[in-house]
Amino acid sequence: MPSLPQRRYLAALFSQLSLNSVILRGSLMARYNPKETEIRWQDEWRKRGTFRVGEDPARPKYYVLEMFPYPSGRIHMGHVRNYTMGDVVARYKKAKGFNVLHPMGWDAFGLPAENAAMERGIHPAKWTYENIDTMRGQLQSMGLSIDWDREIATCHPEYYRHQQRMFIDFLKSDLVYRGESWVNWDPVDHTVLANEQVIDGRGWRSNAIVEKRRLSQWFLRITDYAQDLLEALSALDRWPEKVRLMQTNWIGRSEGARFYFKVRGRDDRIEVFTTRPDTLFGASFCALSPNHPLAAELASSNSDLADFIAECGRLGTSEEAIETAEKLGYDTGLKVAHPFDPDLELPVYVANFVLMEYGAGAIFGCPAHDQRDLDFARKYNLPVIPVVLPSDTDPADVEIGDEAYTGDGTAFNSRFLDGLKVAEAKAAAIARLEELDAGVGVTEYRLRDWGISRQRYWGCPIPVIHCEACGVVPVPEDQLPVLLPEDVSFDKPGNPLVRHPTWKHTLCPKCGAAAERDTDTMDTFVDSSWYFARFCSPRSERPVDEAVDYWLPVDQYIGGVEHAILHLLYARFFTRAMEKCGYLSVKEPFSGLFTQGMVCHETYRDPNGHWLFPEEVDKKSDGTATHVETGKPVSVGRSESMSKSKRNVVDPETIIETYGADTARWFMLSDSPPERDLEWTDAGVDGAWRYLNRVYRLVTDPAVDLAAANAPAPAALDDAALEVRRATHKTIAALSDDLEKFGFNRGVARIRELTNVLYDFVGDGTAPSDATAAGWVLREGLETIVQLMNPMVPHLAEELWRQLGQTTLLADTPWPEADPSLLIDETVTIAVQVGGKMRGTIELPRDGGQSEAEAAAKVLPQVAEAMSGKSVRKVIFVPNRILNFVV
RNA sequence: GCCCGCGUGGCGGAAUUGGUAGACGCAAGGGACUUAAAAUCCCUCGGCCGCAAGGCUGUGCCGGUUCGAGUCCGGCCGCGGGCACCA
Repeated sequence: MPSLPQRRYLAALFSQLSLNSVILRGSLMARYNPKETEIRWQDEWRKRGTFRVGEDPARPKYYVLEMFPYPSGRIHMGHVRNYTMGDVVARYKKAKGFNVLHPMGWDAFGLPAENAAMERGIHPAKWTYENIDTMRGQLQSMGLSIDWDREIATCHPEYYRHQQRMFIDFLKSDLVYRGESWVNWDPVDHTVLANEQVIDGRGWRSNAIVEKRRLSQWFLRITDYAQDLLEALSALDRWPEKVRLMQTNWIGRSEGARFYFKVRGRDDRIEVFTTRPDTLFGASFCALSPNHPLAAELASSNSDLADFIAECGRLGTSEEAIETAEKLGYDTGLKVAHPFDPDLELPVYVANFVLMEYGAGAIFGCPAHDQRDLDFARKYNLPVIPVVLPSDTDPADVEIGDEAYTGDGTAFNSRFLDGLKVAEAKAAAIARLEELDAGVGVTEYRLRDWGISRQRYWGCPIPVIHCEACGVVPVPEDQLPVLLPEDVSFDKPGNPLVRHPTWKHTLCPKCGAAAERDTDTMDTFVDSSWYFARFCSPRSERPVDEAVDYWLPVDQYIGGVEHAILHLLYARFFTRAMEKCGYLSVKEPFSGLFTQGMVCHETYRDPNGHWLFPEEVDKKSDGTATHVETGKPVSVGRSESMSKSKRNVVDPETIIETYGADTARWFMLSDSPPERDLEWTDAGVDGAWRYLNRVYRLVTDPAVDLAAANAPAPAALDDAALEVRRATHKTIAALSDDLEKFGFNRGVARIRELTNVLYDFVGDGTAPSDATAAGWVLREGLETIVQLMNPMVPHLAEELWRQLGQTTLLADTPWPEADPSLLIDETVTIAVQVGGKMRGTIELPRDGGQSEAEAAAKVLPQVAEAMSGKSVRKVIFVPNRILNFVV
């Protein structure tokens, strides 16, 4: 039994055969053969170097970039969607006269290669490069307008050697530092994860519950740029609002104060951070993070406290734990003095809800105006003192129950702050803290520095040497690159670089003594933080050269919203770091960003609950489904993002084999708006295929003889022909606008509409009154359709352009221009309302007056009837749009 | 919990940003061509009433602004996404 795609393929084959009989019957009608055509045009573009580009100061540049793929083995539908959209933009901009850079490369370092090595004994390099070869071939079969001469792979020494050089520059510019810190340790992958790579307490890749460990790490000072990264967001007006908001929240700026509590009976003080210094007179306790140094000190002589701290650590960071965790504290017995009045004393707790990583690792609690603090105070019977009075409330009526008051108001119970609004009180409290030398106003950020050390093999080696005498020594430039050793084994967990017999042993560049290389490699997010710059001069001896000044920034970046924070924020930071070191003269890498939706498909399960591939399922027209082999019923589940685990995947290669790349591309762009999820359906693909053939037939076998190619326009056109011309030019104008705005689905609909207009024009079997005019406008319409669809279905368009007798390459042909005089109709249809209700329409010359319109409208029977017996109070007239009699 | 976004036919979605709701397509039904099929072409297709002309109703629900609301405002309901003991 053939699978569904196989059957579809056989059906296609069968119709190819039946085309012979059509020819035998004498018809000229041939059938579009995408397989032969697509390869032919791809060869032609390649031979001519159509998409090879260089800097050309005479022309405006346009840099189109889709997020480069990880070479996992095969392309998936998400890639097809992503690269189709990018290709539409690239081809459109090229036709509009831009010098378009549209490159492709591979995000080629990373864990899956090492997993493959462990599971199947293939070397990561071999695995990766083989995958790249496969996927390059698949992408090329899509007919993308890519300059393949610029291809790069981040795992290639010719790429990562530049990254190492920049790392050393960053080190010299104090953009990198070595820090010892608590890290998220992934016990499955045996590696450290950045905070943002920990999702719900689990590793983003392994899904293992993350442990806390203390390690020496390399950090990039992204926090130095927190304010700049935040402020610059507002200028990124061609980014989705959603992404800018997510980055804003991620950076997490908050203004407040850092100040000190003096500890009774000790010399030291406890530093705390607050955003609400105005509520200081409502303080009823001080709380330390379980990881706070003072907590550790106290625990060393207090086993109960040590147990409590251990308990907090065991809680972990998993979502369930946090969700259900009660706010717990341990009273240390210490007391601190209130900064504004030493006579006021607060107890010091260690509390499970205080984070060491944020602020000062300690807080003061004001239960009346913070929900967490209130929960805590109720549990440990601490005082609740309201100090913010909501407006229009009597102080006597203020009562805090189970809900803290976090709104605006006026300070009270707060001595010198009384009567001030919250914002004023904050400023006054900070002023007093500074006056007393007890604290200072500060701005804190949620953003943490970026730890980039990874205990992995398949990544960019960190080019430093650890010498016992000299400490950390950068690898001298003439010794770069630090190459990955090829003879490594993956039979044990852990980093092969550590246990390699010779690789790490070297000599200190400073003192010449025996020393060891850093065995860590860089986070792969570093690789993807500058690849867009490397594409400008991919073979340069330097990381980047002058070409970046021509090409950067990327004018249109396209990718999945899942990279809204990590990749995009890192790349923005890295661009700034490169700018600081003199590599670039821009600070923002991507001036335009588009985030596309995912590709979804229905899910199928057999009676045992096992997931089934779409080709294993036979769908009936009534919506039910059965298993192809067993005939057993199959339950059809909701459409979800395509994933291997749920088996609801369709292989792009099968689709391209069966229907051709153009059909896949056309379907990708139809129906669903690009930012939304797309539902992949067999019927939809069939629809796309049918449409492309419809256009093919209209061009290759028109019912009216076409005018000669490039023939001048006839002196006069009859009404029908003129209407077709108008439709043609309106489509040009509208489609250009659609493409500028990523309205691909609207664009597809418009092209189809114009096709319908042309079919109606020639398809009714009656000979046109003026065959010359008809042949001319039909050619203009067809050429327009072919040109407009070129960015979307370039092979078919190129083929039909040739069949229309054109000798230029469509890929090199300028975008058609709409004639403005044809965009405006001579007559307009005006809606007529009576009392706001539609009663009919009238046809009037464009820009006609109100009196004519009223006269024409009153004649309409429905209008007359609706108005009978009523007096007109007012008439609303919007020229060319609407006429409304208010009765 | 907080912050965003979205609710339009059986389905995916249009609607020049306040001016004829349902473009374009998918699915479905009917018909033509054919020995038959495939392919293709034509017609119907939000709901209710009506033989028809036509009428009423309709963009998640309730209310408001307006001559006029899918579009603006307020309040609900539902779905999706992001963030989360961030002091």
